[in-house]
Amino acid sequence: MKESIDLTSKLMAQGYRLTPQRMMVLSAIQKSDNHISAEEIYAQVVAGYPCVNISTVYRTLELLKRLDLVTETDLGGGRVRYHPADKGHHHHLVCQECGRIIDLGETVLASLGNRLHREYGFRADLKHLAIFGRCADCQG
Amino acid sequence: MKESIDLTSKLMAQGYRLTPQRMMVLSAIQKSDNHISAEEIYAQVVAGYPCVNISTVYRTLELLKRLDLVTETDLGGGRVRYHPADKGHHHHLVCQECGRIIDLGETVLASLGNRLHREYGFRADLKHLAIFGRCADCQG
DNA sequence: GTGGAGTCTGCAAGTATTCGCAGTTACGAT
DNA sequence: ATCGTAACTGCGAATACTTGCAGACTCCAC
Ligand SMILES: [Mn+2]
Ligand SMILES: [Mn+2]
Ligand SMILES: [Zn+2]
Ligand SMILES: [Zn+2]
Repeated sequence: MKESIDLTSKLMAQGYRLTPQRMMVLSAIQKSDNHISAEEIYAQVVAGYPCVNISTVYRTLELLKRLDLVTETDLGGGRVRYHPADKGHHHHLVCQECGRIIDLGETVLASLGNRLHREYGFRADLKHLAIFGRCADCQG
Repeated sequence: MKESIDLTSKLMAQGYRLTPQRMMVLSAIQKSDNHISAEEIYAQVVAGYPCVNISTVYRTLELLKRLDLVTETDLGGGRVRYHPADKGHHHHLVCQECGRIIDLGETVLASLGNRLHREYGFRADLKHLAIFGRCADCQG
């Protein structure tokens, strides 16, 4: 239950409350190994607590993002996907032609992040990005 | 009218047709100096051709993107914005705290693009990106 | 000219996500 | 305990965009 203590303290520190809905949304994200969508989170939550509303799921996701507990990434499938922040940062190259997704380590964007900070004083959020383009097999 | 010839040839080359709707959408984007939204394009088009539908605007934008005549960028205002590709590539740093937008030259992402091509054979679409984070004044 | 085969469009319905509101709940202070 | 304030939630409506469909328009072959 380490992450539930983490959640509690992060919430309390800023005047937020720990509700069953919030616990269940975070736990659904933790449980899923891959990137999970809001609809999929909602389905899991509803299974154990039937009258939650999907707008509560979206509001909770917004909050968890702000607390840096989950990352949100648009991988191009028409719906955004979520990932627990403590399972490691990484990025993706998404081929717009064939849909292939190449995984990238966190470090690939590190030097860009450093440069943006050095030259512009800007702290870029480079925790979980998708970069679109064409993979090696799909160049025309 | 150089860009209209450009549009015609690019369309014809792939079996597409040149319609008044398509000309007007592209011209609305060319006319606007800043980044323009679909709704704003629609308003301009409707002024000269009242029965066009907004879904035609969206479909045309999809096409113009595929032809590399316009770029699409999510600058965080809840609606995506469009920019003519021939007015020069560039990028933006968007502060999630205060909304400030810092403009970036095309070159800032060039070495990342080269690296992705060298190491992964991936041709990243780095024509007009928004990178989110916190500006120098908003670090806490 | 006529007749397809596509291509394109308006319209209406659908999807993913957000927002306003009014009732409920949690927490701290008395 | 009880009261007040603020946070939180479900619900329904709104928003930005997408999609299916059926009619209209183009282009080309004959
Ligand atoms: Mn990922
Ligand atoms: Mn721009
Ligand atoms: Zn590919
Ligand atoms: Zn700022």
